[in-house]
Amino acid sequence: MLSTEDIQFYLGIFKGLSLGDLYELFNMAQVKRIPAGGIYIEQGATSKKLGFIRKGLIRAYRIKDNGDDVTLMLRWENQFIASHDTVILSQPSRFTYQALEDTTLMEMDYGRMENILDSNPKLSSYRNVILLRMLSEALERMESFVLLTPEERYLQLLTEKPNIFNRVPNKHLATLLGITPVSLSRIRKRISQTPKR
Amino acid sequence: MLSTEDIQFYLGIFKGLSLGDLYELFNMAQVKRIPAGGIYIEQGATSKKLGFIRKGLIRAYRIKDNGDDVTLMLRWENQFIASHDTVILSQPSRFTYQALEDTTLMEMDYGRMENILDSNPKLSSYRNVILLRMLSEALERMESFVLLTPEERYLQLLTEKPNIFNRVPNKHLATLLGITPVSLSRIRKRISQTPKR
DNA sequence: TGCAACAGTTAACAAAAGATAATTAACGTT
DNA sequence: AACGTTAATTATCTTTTGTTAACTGTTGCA
Repeated sequence: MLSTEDIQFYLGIFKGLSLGDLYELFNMAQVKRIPAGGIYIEQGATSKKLGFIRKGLIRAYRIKDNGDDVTLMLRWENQFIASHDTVILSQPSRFTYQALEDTTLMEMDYGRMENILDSNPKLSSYRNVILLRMLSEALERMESFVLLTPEERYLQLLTEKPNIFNRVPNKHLATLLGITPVSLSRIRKRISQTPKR
Repeated sequence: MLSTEDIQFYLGIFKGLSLGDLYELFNMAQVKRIPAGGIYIEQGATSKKLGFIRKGLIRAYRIKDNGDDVTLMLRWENQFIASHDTVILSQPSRFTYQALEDTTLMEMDYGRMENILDSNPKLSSYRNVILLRMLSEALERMESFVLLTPEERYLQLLTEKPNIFNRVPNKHLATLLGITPVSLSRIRKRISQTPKR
């Protein structure tokens, strides 16, 4: 399931965990493959799944009343993914989680996981690190909506995560930025026309 | 420092904590008073303060390049407040934290606090609850920017936190919603003109 | 090869928001 | 009671975005 290179790699990712901790973590996980376009978590689902993406890319989206879908979040390699509705709020997921590429992930049951976390101080302090990182990301994204214009948000995304532009259609990036695909297209044109002074 | 009614009250707020836990928490705290308009944390500050607001209201803001200030967050009674730059990212605070009312808070040093948390499982699991709640709030706010129009965000704030409209000037609420005060004024007019059918 | 499906761009118009400035209103202070 | 300060509203104009629909380009598949 895990090659020796994998193990080296993940010891680097999960800083501070021992080999035993790592096994404990991955032992309660099952490998799951989702083809491009496939669904990982359905809207309305209630099971508390926690996934760790080994390869691929997943987007969370929601269909608005007027029919168009809005992307809320993107997750890719070596990131955890879960419906925060089910895991944090214990309510049916308001969003659908869809793979945009062929995706391989390690899936765990969050309920079972919590017990294991509570009995292993290193794992539970690692959970804290992850939580803080997620909180920090969410706050930063929040700030970008308050402090930046759509155009500035686009430029920020372009410089901070240039790689995702090769992996995700612009229309999804547009709604992620809080604007329509048409508007993103105009922003791109505007920028390309402005000589770089 | 804490009256018996206070103790009853806080045992309710900090669910799951014993009287001893509560004392341990409040014992490392100092009471701090900030007059309306006063500053709690300066922009650029690096000390890892964690405050628990007993009375009053604090806003985090930032002055943009063009000179106007933007409110990022509001916190009031029985909420924790901290600069996430200093506490999570160990970097100078990009924001200023200002009391909008005469405010009383319990101030703790986060570094010292972490040690105590680590040695008390109930406190540390309580920290987790708080972190999850904060993460959930941040995600929900993020979602509101992606899924709702400014007008819908205003109405959401109005129904979910009606009380803050009596405590915070509209201009701060406007920037909190990601719009200008002028625009908020227009939204309010638009709504008042629409018959409530 | 041809065609269906879909992403991206462009166009045209309506609606909303930003910027700036003037006006009104509320409040506290002298 | 008059004044100064500040928040909120209103007006005017510019810019941007939303909406809808047409058009272009690419890709994969029959």
